[in-house]
Amino acid sequence: MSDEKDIKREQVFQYIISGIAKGEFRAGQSLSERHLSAKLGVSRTPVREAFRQLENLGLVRAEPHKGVTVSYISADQVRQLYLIREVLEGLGARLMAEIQNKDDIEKLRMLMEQAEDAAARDDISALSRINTQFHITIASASNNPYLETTMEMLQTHISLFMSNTLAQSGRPRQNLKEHWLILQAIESGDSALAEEAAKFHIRNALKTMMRNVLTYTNKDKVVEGKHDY
Amino acid sequence: MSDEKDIKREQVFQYIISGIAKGEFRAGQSLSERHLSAKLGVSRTPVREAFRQLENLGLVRAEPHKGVTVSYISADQVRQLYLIREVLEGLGARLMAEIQNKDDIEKLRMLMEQAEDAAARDDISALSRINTQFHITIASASNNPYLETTMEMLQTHISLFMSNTLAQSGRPRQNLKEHWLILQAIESGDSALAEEAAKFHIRNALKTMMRNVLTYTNKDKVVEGKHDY
DNA sequence: TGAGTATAGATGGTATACCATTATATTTTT
DNA sequence: AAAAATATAATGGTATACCATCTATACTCA
Repeated sequence: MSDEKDIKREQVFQYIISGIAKGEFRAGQSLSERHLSAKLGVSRTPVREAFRQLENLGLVRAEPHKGVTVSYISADQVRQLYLIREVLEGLGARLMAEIQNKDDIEKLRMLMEQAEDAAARDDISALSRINTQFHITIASASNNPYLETTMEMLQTHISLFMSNTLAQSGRPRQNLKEHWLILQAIESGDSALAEEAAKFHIRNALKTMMRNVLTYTNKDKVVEGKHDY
Repeated sequence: MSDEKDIKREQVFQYIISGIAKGEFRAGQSLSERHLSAKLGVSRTPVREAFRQLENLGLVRAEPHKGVTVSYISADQVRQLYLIREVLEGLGARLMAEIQNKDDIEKLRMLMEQAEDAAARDDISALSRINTQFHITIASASNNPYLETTMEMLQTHISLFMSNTLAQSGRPRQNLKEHWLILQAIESGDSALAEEAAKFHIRNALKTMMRNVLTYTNKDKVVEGKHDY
């Protein structure tokens, strides 16, 4: 088992990703190779390689001789991401309905039961985790690695910069309901309905997101000063 | 004007990309950092950074302490890429029909006229170029950078490993016809029709591709030996 | 005083050197 | 002769050193 986790480039990559997720690295902030490498106790080489990966994912912007800065995501960009997510989630659900893999369907159903449990306990954090798993399961069950990768990338963009949509009352219930509809359509083998249910779900998620996004869109508050690392 | 073209990492990246496109670097072949850096007269650092970019695009696979090998794409993978392309091209056409930007629509029309010209001259190479432009224009006109980027990536995967579908008689005519249908729908502002026309077009392109793909799918012939660079 | 300029420090880009791991060739052993 | 063990070479991973460019500060001069 050749675990790639002892590759430093990967460690640095994960560190920065989670730093962005936790809000330690804010949009617009620039990251210094030297300071990061010093802080993490590695050389600049793996840091630079991690930067290239982040750059390709669009999470940071790199200017020659100026370094990288954490990308800023606007409300409109979130909207655009969701437009893509809508058709891709639709495709995923459609494919899963066509494939009819019992194990995958079973997993979805299991997740839904866990979600109902969590909802009964008002365990928002668990709900959020299960929600993520639900979508990952569909992507994976589509048997299309490119779809999986692409959706992962979209999700990274969305989730790294936004607090989760589910983290507000009212939405969790509706969210569950929509998930059940998707699952039902998939189980029945109605691929067209599954696709539409998934698209409907994402459209609604976007609406909720947009209702919140203004709260978090504080472009003005972003400190443009260099190197807070 | 800070052109990024004097950054060596980018030069190396382009060199490898075009090498793969030209068939000089074949699927399964492994690439040596040292030999590439020697051949290009640069150090290993920019080569490694280029590798990371290629890795993120999925064009090469990297194994710790084993280096990178050019990814192999199978007929089935092409099919999966086209499934995604279908919904994304549909989304692009739909958005363009909604936006109704005169300049972009005009550009599409201009391209179609050029295409008719090229078709009359049986200029396959020009047709291929115009065809690419047609799709790029739609992606760009969608006003969704993520869509543009994602479709670019898919196209890279497809075009780098396959000879162009248009390069066979019969298809160019049908291709033109389908493009006209898309343009018509966009001009009329019928976004649903535009989406369907685009999806229909990609489905047909896939069919043609699949008819050819077996000819080029020679997994067995791939030399697995190391470092042909 | 303020605009322009020179200069010093910091930063990113690149090259080179060193180490760990892997692959290959050689030797040894049965 | 075949298989195992060992030595050697090649390769990728990382660290360090050097150079080019940028930024900011201080200084000059109108």
